[in-house]
Amino acid sequence: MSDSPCNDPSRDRLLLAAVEIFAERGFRDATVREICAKAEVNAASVNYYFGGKEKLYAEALAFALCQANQRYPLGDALNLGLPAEQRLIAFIQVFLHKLMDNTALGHHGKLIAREIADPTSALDGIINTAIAPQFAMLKEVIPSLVGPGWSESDIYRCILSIVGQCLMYKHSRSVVDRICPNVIASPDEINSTADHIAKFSLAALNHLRIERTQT
Amino acid sequence: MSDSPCNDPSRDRLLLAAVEIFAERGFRDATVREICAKAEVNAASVNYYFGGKEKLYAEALAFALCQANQRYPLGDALNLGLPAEQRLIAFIQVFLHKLMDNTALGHHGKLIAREIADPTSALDGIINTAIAPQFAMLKEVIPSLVGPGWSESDIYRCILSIVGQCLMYKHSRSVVDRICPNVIASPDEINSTADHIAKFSLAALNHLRIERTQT
DNA sequence: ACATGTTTAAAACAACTGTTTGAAATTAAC
DNA sequence: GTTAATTTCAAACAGTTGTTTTAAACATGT
Repeated sequence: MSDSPCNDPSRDRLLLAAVEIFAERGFRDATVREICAKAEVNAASVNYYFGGKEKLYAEALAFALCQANQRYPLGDALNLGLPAEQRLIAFIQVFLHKLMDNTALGHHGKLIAREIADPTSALDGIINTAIAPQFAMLKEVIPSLVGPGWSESDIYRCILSIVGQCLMYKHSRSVVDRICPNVIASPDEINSTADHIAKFSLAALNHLRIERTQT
Repeated sequence: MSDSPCNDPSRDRLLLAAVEIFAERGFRDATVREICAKAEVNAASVNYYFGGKEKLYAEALAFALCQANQRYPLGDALNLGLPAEQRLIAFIQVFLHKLMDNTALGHHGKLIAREIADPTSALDGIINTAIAPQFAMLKEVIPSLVGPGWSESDIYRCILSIVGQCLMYKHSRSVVDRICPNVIASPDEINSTADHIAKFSLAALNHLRIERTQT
């Protein structure tokens, strides 16, 4: 249902407006009146179509997530036939570009960032659907790059080091925009940033492998 | 004024309660009534002592920041007499431990994370006071590690890669707690995480230097 | 055309929220 | 002890908010 708009123009407009306003303002600050004004429907529509503000939020979140994953599929990162290094590079490219998407779709990232920062009951679903698969993929890939003999916690630390670099540009966007906006100022710069993260990460992982081999 | 409590018990209790409730709930969701209940003062006190909710927020933020920096001074990271590598390690240690502080002081990090995610007029002040000095310090240190010839943007990307790794454990704490809580489950694990981030980052920077030297 | 179901709308409702008000209580100064 | 200043309080205020209510308007089916 929430993965594609049904033939219901009012409901659709409401859902799209909700994604945007919830992303901008968060759940609490977003008002039903503002969302309805943006969607050009009456305030009663929220209860009519979604049963209330909370359910609207849950559906907006699920919808945004689904749209984002369709536009930015993991693709090569999931291809077992490719070397681990290429899979990691592919992941970083997709992930960062998804985070940096500033079209209407970009609201999804803000919505998820808010959910992560202030979890509602929806977070567990998001983790299962969107985040755990990424971690699982990275958990396949990282041992191939860093070599055997690392604890599970160390593998996770490597994963978090990579993911954390990408999320920096989304979660702390306000800081990046004030201190060094050039690093993500254009598509070329975003590509350079993705390249940098890939290089930085591969270098680190490679070094950890060598270091472990020598001990 | 806001860097140390004045001799005014009601005002102090109010400020401390505000730090906590604003950290937990954010500005909008935190109510004056809840803060005053926690502080055991009357709701009119907010206007009496601080002139209103917004000013209370601004002072709570400034106070929390000041307290955090006093407890976690940059110390060795600022010591020009130490090698760059050691300075970077010191920075990562201090920064991560500050972020992972789960005493009452830990509210500061949540407050700042919220401000970064949803900037108010206070953000610029915070950047000047707390974030820009860190970036300036790292901007001194990184070129010594990565070698000459890198663009300013590349230096910033390195800085963001390091800071982003640390912030992962704070900004995405809800995810870490659900997927791999062990990595920061105890003081020892936090130390291991700080060591990991330092190793990961130094390895990457070292590799970038070698790579640039060979081209 | 009529009956039924769905959608839309405006108004009302009940609760919440930061702020103000006026006065009592407390403290400080002489 | 008296006066003045400060602090605290409960109630009121004005605005906001999600939800409900009721009925009109619209769409569908026969």
